[in-house]
Amino acid sequence: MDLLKISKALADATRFKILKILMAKGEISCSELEGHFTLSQPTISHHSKILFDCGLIHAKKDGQHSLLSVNKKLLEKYLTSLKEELVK
Amino acid sequence: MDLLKISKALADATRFKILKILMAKGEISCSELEGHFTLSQPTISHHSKILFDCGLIHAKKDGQHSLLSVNKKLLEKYLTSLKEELVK
DNA sequence: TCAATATATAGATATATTTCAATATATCTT
DNA sequence: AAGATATATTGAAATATATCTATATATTGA
Repeated sequence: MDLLKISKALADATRFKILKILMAKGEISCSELEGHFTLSQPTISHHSKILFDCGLIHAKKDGQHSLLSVNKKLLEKYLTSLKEELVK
Repeated sequence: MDLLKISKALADATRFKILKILMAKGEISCSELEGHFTLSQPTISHHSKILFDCGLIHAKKDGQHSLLSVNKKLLEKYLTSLKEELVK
């Protein structure tokens, strides 16, 4: 787990919102995700990729769709590690 | 507390290291802090300012020195809020 | 096979960030 | 008062990031 990479991924309003939406909705397609933003499709794709690259989201191919969801295990691990690194 | 601003402040290797040093040492001057880096004095001053501006560090004037320390209350609050916003 | 839909990638532009050298300001010491 | 030390600010350069349009790729359905 790359703590810094995950921190950078989270330090952006759009990506933070993506995570929150995914946490609330469970598993949704890219197009459904795009519906929550006024940003363009490539921009949402770009941000999703950054979240995927640091491991924070899963992507499951389902036909022409990609179903995105949060990697809750890693998210928990990140929150725990952040606390351990800084506070303990 | 500005969650995004704090997240951005933490999402940098130098600033993360500054926080860790301050957590370990308690209260130290800027010059002592600089000793832990190969970066220039203005660069460390710049990063310290970003941490100060989001509230994560205190700065107490002591003669010609500025004594820096972590705002542990806010750091704890941040870690709690981050978890609440994302996980709950 | 062809058109439509979903997602990804490329390339360009605008903005933000990191860094340093130079300089300013404040305080201490002699 | 003058020199030394500590910190902050300015201005510039290099790099990174966010965003868009245009286009590519993949999949579905008629």
